[in-house]
Amino acid sequence: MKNNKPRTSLRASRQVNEQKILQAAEREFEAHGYGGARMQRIADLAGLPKANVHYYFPNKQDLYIAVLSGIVDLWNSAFGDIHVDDDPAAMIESYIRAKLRYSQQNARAARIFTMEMIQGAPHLHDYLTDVTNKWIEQRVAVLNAWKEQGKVGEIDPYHLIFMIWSTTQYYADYHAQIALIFEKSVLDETDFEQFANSLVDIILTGCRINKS
Amino acid sequence: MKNNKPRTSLRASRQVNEQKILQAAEREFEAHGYGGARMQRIADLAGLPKANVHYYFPNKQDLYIAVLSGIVDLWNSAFGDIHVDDDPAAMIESYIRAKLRYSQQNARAARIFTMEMIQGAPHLHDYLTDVTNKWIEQRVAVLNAWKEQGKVGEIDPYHLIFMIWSTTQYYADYHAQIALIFEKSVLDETDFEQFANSLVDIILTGCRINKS
DNA sequence: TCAAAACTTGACCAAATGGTCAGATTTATG
DNA sequence: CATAAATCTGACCATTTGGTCAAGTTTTGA
Repeated sequence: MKNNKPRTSLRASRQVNEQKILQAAEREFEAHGYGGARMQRIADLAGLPKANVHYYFPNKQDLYIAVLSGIVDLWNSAFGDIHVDDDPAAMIESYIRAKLRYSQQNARAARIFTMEMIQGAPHLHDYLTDVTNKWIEQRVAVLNAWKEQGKVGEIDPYHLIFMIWSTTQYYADYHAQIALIFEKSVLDETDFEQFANSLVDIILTGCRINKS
Repeated sequence: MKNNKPRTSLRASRQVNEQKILQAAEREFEAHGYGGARMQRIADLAGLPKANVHYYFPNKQDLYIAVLSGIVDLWNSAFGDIHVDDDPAAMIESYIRAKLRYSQQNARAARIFTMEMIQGAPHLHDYLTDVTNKWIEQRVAVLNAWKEQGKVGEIDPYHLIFMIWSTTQYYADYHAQIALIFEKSVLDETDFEQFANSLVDIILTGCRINKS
């Protein structure tokens, strides 16, 4: 077929192929879920023989976990911390926008993550307890501090966070429905800009934030 | 159980078995998605031989569509209309509460619906265009009328609806994560009461509704 | 009472699926 | 250049899967 490539080092080839496979797998898992994904289709999508896929990822579960890990790592590194002395309005707004941008740019990953959660996170149950809990406790502490300082209204920090997660996630998960409603085949940057504006507006107002 | 059945009519038996199968299928599709669902497991869950399942539902796709139809029908019949002369605050509040209650009581259905949407609604694409669009246009019209009458603030009706859908759906889809965060194995009525209160508070405030 | 219709089910089956493997080829390295 | 290590791949396989079927049993309705 195409391999006129005398210059590829073994290591480079490994990295390229693993990447091809992971991308193909992401598409396949997104479209069919773990159980419905087919190794043969992943191989075809990646443009490699199935046996070659198994050379890099011994079995389906290993491949799926590799995809999930990538998603979770990306997620964990994507959003910065917040601190008590930050400006609430600015921080909440920037978090909403960052999270929504993430939902747009990593929509596939976001969707796979939701499917995994729906099924009770069978493949990352213990991993989540640790990371998510620490993440959320830190934000809740800051939000509570803001509340005590009268910088934000009497809102429940957990539910505020859930609200941000759910709304931003929604634009990735329900993209088919939303595109249908807006009579578009794809949602672009501009659409997401609109969504972000609406979300920021309603949520900031809803939190009764005293702008400093 | 109830069927000490020398007296079961054929029709009654049909209804009972179809129901058993549909319930089992709902669990199976929820836990494994369409592609990962196994007819044998559905049969076992329903307590029937697999061949008997195929007697009522000739193939997997028919069974899946039957489950989905049930979900969509339920969804369509679950929430009443709204009218221009209704009280905005009361209507939005009652819709949020109704939708959240639905997410709790029909959590399995809600999750299957999300999975179907994530995958681009391959099994109900045309069905959705019609029903959802009509549903949403009606609400958007009313919300816009309210806006013009100054009863609600300058919010985008579509995004308000998406916000309600996403947040209420979240408590069904991400139940595993939420239960983990709250260190509970199941979320009960009381939890949902709390969620509802928070949602209603933030959203009504966020919409700057002038209470009449 | 009895034949037709509806229902039940164990035994099967063809196709698909995840995964293996041995041998070939390519790349690295002393 | 030679040998080892890494990569590639067609052919293959055991198992699983959705689905069928023919032979039964039960219910219906006249």
